[in-house]
This record gives sequence, C-alpha cells and structure tokens, in this order.
Amino acid sequence: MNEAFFNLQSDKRKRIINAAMQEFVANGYTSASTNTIVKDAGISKGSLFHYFSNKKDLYLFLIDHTNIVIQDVYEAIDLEEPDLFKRLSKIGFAKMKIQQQYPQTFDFLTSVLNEPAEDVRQFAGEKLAAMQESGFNQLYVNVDWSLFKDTINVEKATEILNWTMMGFSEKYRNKLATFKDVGPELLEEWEDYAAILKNSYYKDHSQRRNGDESH
Amino acid sequence: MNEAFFNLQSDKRKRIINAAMQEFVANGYTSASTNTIVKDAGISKGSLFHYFSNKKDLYLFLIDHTNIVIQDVYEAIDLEEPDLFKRLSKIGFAKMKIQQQYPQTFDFLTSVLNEPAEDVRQFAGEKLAAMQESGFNQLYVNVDWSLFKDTINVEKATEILNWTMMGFSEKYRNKLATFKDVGPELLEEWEDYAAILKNSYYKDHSQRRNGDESH
Amino acid sequence: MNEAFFNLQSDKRKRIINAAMQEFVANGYTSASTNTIVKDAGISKGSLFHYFSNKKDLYLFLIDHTNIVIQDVYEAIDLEEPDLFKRLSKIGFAKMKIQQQYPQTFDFLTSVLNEPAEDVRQFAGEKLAAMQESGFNQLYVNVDWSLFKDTINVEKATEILNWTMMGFSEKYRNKLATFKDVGPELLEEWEDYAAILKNSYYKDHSQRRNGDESH
Amino acid sequence: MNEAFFNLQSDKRKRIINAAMQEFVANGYTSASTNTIVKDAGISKGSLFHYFSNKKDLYLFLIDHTNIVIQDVYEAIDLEEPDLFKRLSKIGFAKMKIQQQYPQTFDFLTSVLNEPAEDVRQFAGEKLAAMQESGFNQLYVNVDWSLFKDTINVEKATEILNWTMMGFSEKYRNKLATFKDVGPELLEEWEDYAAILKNSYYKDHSQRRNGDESH
DNA sequence: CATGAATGAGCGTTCATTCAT
DNA sequence: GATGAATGAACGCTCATTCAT
Repeated sequence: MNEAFFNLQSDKRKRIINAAMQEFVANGYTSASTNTIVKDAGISKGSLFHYFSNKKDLYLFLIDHTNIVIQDVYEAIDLEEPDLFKRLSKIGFAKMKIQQQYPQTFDFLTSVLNEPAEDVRQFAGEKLAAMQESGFNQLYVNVDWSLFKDTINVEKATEILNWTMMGFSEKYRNKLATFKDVGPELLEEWEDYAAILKNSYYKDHSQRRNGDESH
Repeated sequence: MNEAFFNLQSDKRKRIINAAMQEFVANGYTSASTNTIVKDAGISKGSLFHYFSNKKDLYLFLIDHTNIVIQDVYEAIDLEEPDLFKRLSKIGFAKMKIQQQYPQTFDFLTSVLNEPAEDVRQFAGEKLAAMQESGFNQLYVNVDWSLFKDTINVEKATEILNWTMMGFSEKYRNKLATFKDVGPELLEEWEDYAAILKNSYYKDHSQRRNGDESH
Repeated sequence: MNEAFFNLQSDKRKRIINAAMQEFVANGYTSASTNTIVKDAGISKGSLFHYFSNKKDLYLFLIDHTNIVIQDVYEAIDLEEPDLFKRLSKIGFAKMKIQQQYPQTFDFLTSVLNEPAEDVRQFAGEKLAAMQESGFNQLYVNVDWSLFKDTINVEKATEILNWTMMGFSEKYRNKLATFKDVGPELLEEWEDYAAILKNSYYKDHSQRRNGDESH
Repeated sequence: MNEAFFNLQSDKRKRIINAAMQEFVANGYTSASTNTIVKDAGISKGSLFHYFSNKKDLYLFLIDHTNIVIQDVYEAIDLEEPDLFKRLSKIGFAKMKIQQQYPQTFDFLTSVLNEPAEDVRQFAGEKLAAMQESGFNQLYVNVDWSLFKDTINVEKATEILNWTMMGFSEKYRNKLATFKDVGPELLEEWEDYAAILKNSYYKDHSQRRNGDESH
C-alpha cells in the first residue's frame, strides 16, 4: 500500500475502505470489481491503483485494517475477572457491540474466512490465524481454573464453550443487526446457555449457590 | 439438466461431476471457469452446455446431486436408539465416514453455504435449508427426552450439542482426510466431549451408574 | 438437396419449408438457427442435414421453391390483353392474391432481396434476377404500344409504372394481410393511380373520354 | 455512447464509424462481428466497449450519426422554390451527391431499413420514421399546388412522384458509385422521367409553355 | 432412414492493470 | 497527485455440422 493512502482525507479513505469491503463481501475476492469499488468510492481508477499496487494488495490491506478493529475486542477483556464464564460474557458482548457498530467489518472477516481464491487464501489464513492466536492467548490469562471440577477435561470443556459462543452469535446475528443496542434480553438469553455448561463444568455449582443463599 | 447427462457412461459422468465440484470449490461460483471444468473432465465445451443449459444449471444440479449423498447419512439414523447422545454418535460417525469417502462433496457443500453470488445464493439456500430440515426432523424422532433433567432447557441443550458436534467435525476435518478409516480413536475423542455435556444434561448420571454397579 | 426430401410425406415437407422460411425471415440467413428450424418442424437435426447438405443448400432450395409460386403469377398473365394498364391490373391483383395466400413466401422473397450474407447474396441475386427477367419478358409480350403517345419515352414510362405498382403494393401490404380477400376497394384505389399515369401516357386520352361522354 | 468517443481524434473516430458501418452493412446487425470491427478500425476490443456500452449501443449510435448526414439533405431544400418538380430535382440531386460522398452512409441506412433483428428493429424503425417525417414535412412547405390540374388527386400524384424518385435513385445507384460527380447527364436523365409526370400533373403544361414562347 | 450427442471456433462482453496527460 | 483511455486475455455460451447408433 502506498503511504499516499494514509495522507488522504479521512473521509475519502473511509469511502474507499467501505466501498471495497462491501464489494468483496458481496462478490468474493476474484469476482469483486475494481470498477464498482472506484465508482462507489467516488475516485478514479488510477487513484485506486496509485494507493494500492493491485487488487490483492487492497484485499490484504483490508484484512490488516480489520485486525485493528478486532484488537479492540481483546483489549476490552477484563483480565482481573478470573471466572471464565463471566469473562466470556463480557468479551462476547463487547464483540457483539462492535459487530453492531461495524457490521461490515465482521461480514468482511467472515467472507475472508471462506474465501476460496488461491491467490489470497494462504496469506489471509495466516493473518487471521495470528490474529486469533494473539486473541486467544489473552482470553485465558489469569483464568481461575480451580473453579472447574477436577474430573473435567478443561481444554475440551473450553472448546465446547467456544463452539457454543460461536453458534450463539451466529444464531443471533440477524437479530443483532436490527437491535439498536445489545440489550439485556440477549444477555439473559446467553446466560441460559452458559448456565447449562456451567452446571457441568464448575464444582459444587448448585451447592455453593445454595450456601451463598443460606447466609 | 438434459437427460442426456443421465445416459452418459458412468465414468464420464463422474469425471464431469468431479471436475465441476473441484472447480467450484476452488474458485466459488462466479470465478469458476467452465473452460477449466471441460478441460479437467476431458469433454468439449459444447458437450457441457449440451448437458447443462448453463453454468447456473450445472451448479444447482451439483447441489441436488450432493443432496442424494447427504440423504444417506440421515437414512443411516437408527430410530430405535432413544438415547440422543448414542444416536448422535452414530449419525456423526456416519457423516464422517461419508466425508472421508466423498471429501469433495462435503467441501462443495461448505462452499455452497458461503457462496456470495446473488445468482445462486437464494436458490442454493432454499435447497440446503430443505435438506437440513428433513434431516433434522428425523434426527429427533423417538428420542427419549425423559432422560434429561427436568430443570434443563432441552431445546437449548440440543443446540449446544449440535454446535459441539459441528465444531468437533470441523476440528477433525483435516485429520479425517488423512485417516484411512474413521477409527475408534476418533470415537473415544468424541466420547470425551459427549461425557462433558451428558453430565450436565442427564438425570442422576453418576448415581444411576453407581446404582447399576450396585446390582 | 437430397431426393429423400421429395419422398417425404407432404405434411412433413411443408412443416420443414414453413419452419425454415419463418426462421430465415425472422433472423436473416446467417443468424437463422437450424436448431430453431428443426424444433419448429418437429424433426431431428440429423434429418435436416440428411435432406439438405448444409444451411446454404436449404436456403437456396427455398429460393427455388419460391420461384414456383411466383411463376404462377406470370402464368396468370392474360397475353390477349393488349392494354398494358389493364394487363398490369390483372397481374398486380394476381400477385396480391398470392401474397395473401402465401404471405410467408413473399416475406421470404423480400428478405432474400435484402440478404447481406456474402455466402448466398450472389447466388440468390442471380436466381431472383432470372426469375424476374423471365417474368418481365412475358409481361410485355403483345402489348399494344401504339396506344402510347408518340412523344412519350415508352421505356421510361413503363419504369415509372413499375415503380408505382411496387410502391402501391408496399403501401397496401399491411392492409392486404388483414383482408380476407382482395376486394374491389383496392382495385378502385389502384385505378386512381393508374388514371393519373394513363392520362399522361395514352394518346387522346381525355379527348376520347370526352368523345365517349358526348355520345 | 461514452463521451470519450467524442473526444477521440477525428481520424480514429472515422475509422471506427467506417469499420462498423461496413461490417453492419455486410452482415446485418446480429451477424456483424465486433472482432472484425475492431480489427478494421485498428483498435482494441476493450476500447470499442469503452466507447459503446454494447453492440446495440454502437448500432443505434450509427443510426443517429447517419441522421446528421441526412439532415443536410433536407436543409438543402430551397423553400423559395414553389414548383414541386424543380424543388424535388434539387433535393434529389443533393441526396445523390451525398450518396456519392458517403456511399457507406446510404448503404447503412438501407440495411437498417431491412434489419430483421428484433433487438434493434423497433428502435431503429422509430428513429428512421422520425427522421423521414421531419424531412417530408419540410419537403412540401410552400409548394404551389395551384400549378396542378384541378382534376388531379394531388396526394396520390405526389406518391407516384416519390416512388418514381426512389426507383430512379435505386436504378442509378450503381452508376453513381462510379461517377466522380453527379453530372448533368443524370440530371437530363431525370428530367425525362419528370417530364412524363409533369405532363400529367400540371395545368396547360404545353400551352403555357407555348404562351411563354409567344412573348 | 432417423436420431441427437459431440465438437471447437467464434460470439459479445468484462476485467485488472498501465500510463500519457 | 489524479485521471480515465487503452489493452487483450478470459469469460459463458451458441453454432452448423458430423457420425455412431
């Protein structure tokens, strides 16, 4: 990417990013038309290829750009919270809020994950993997694993939890798009799923709760 | 699709289906090249368009064709087995076996699910939804829900189970490709995940087991 | 053309001729589709190319076929009628009647006249020229040229007459298509045009008419 | 049409127009090959479709372009000349001169008139009809109809005159193509035809001439 | 005699990218 | 720096014709 792109007026830069993401999401990498992008962004063909050396360069830039937005999610993780379920609730909802604010960014990420074009698949995969790993590393820092039953396989339990969260966000994806804000309804909905797993994962879950209540 | 395609020698028919699936998986609907397909299938351009009236027709045929393979999975469901976990184990492994035997078919299905091309998205979506629904309906027939704890939300618990199975197959997808056969290793692996959920879902899970032992 | 075509059942032969003419009229020689022709005629591709060695052969056959119909017009010329105007009226209306009965044949002739395809233009032109010449030769046999004013250039006057007849049929072409029969209305209409020219061409035209009136 | 085409160097623009007209005349709308056009015009395929959004757009542009040339004919009409025959002579010869200078333009117009392709027939027909009407309207402005015999049907007489002129130009079409200039030979030739009709149309034609001579 | 599967050149059109202005 | 005209390879698809059945 040419540094000229950085020196652009913020407005024009955003128009280009949005137009490009939209087109890539709508048609995939190969079928996305640079003509459509420049038309939607209101710039000339020459300008686009002045900022980015080619279509691939533009695509990979967008992945990096997306990265920044995603980082915000992980930075929002409260490392002080030792209860994994509580922490995940927070991070999950941070993610959902961002998904609401930058729906395009998440759509783009999804489309990148399923991009078949050999030209970009490998590179995109590596970028996304690096992103995810750095995120996951933070995710489990300082988690209090002693809350888990001794008999449970913590790794596998965590995997189930992850798959459940992904399934949950996928399921509520459309609802999210129409909500103005991620409200307590969704939180409660999630707590239902979380309770099912927590019950299985945590030591003396009901007893302790009862004990709390007895005081 | 022209019935001429049905009357083709099985070998040629398979070559065409394989070449087309491969190309669609590798490049997506729009970017897939009919030139590449005919070259790989060893037929002429004219022949392809003799069998299928156009690219879209070919694509939709492949979805239907895939359907048949998938139906085999659901037909393998043992409706006599009332324990959902046991039943799911069976179907899951039936699915995996097919995935091993027809890896291309499953890759194609996945790529169809993420196909952005407006031209086929809607139709493909409807076909796949119909497929899935008919499958899901059979999935839960005669399940003994009384095994579940009264306090558990059975619907949500089932969702978690589904998401976990999907996550599991995704995770072992690559491993599966190299395995010669879906062996007991994988079964044991899955039982670990299943145990975690079963513990949460089923009534008196440990007690009953103890009770069994006491006799 | 293969003689097999002659041995065909009259019905099938007609279907082929009609389907072919229709398609050639609608799209011109080059763009006419043999696929459309065989579909409309209800025969197989192979049959068409069994009867005619190729598209061009079929086209040229249709011109010859048309010729036969046209000959009927010229054969209807009453060589006993020495008055050119009267004779032309008769032949003109014979032509119109045929045009009504075989509208397709005339549409085809017109389209052949304007066919740009190098492949058939020359040959078609020659055929049509031969047709027309043999027709014109008969047209003027035994005409009583002494009716014309001595001062008039008979050749040029005849040309004007021809152009006028052609313009007239073109003008009433559409009307003809809807008429059930070429009625006396059209005849009267034509007589108006004829009168204008006759007045200029024939000797003592007005005087004689005056003379008639004086009696 | 893209305005880029207007900004082209006149030479290149002409090459494109000529190549396209030639190809359309030679093969008709549907069979005309854009490959041939670009090759003859010495431009790239991409350029042609940069100037014109598609083949149809190019074709319709050529009709409009032709229009301009034709307008010149009608603008050459001397509205001061009240004698229809004299006026027609002038316009006819203006037309012939243009036909000589832009033979391709007239060939193209003729081919458009007989174009069977549904895709362009209607639109082309409307354009040409509008052209012709505006031309015909001017043709008869200020004509001194009192020169005509009272007994003559002026409308029909005018039709005959038109058909004669059309026939005449058609007849001399080939000759015109070889002439360097429309010379007096042709004018005299036409006067012969005109005289035949004039004699029929105008009052006291010979007498008045005699009268003129007597003064 | 009749069929229709098979062919591959050719069609109109789109595309990312270059570069003179 | 910004523009958009120019390119030609590649696209999906059609075609008249052949020939094994």
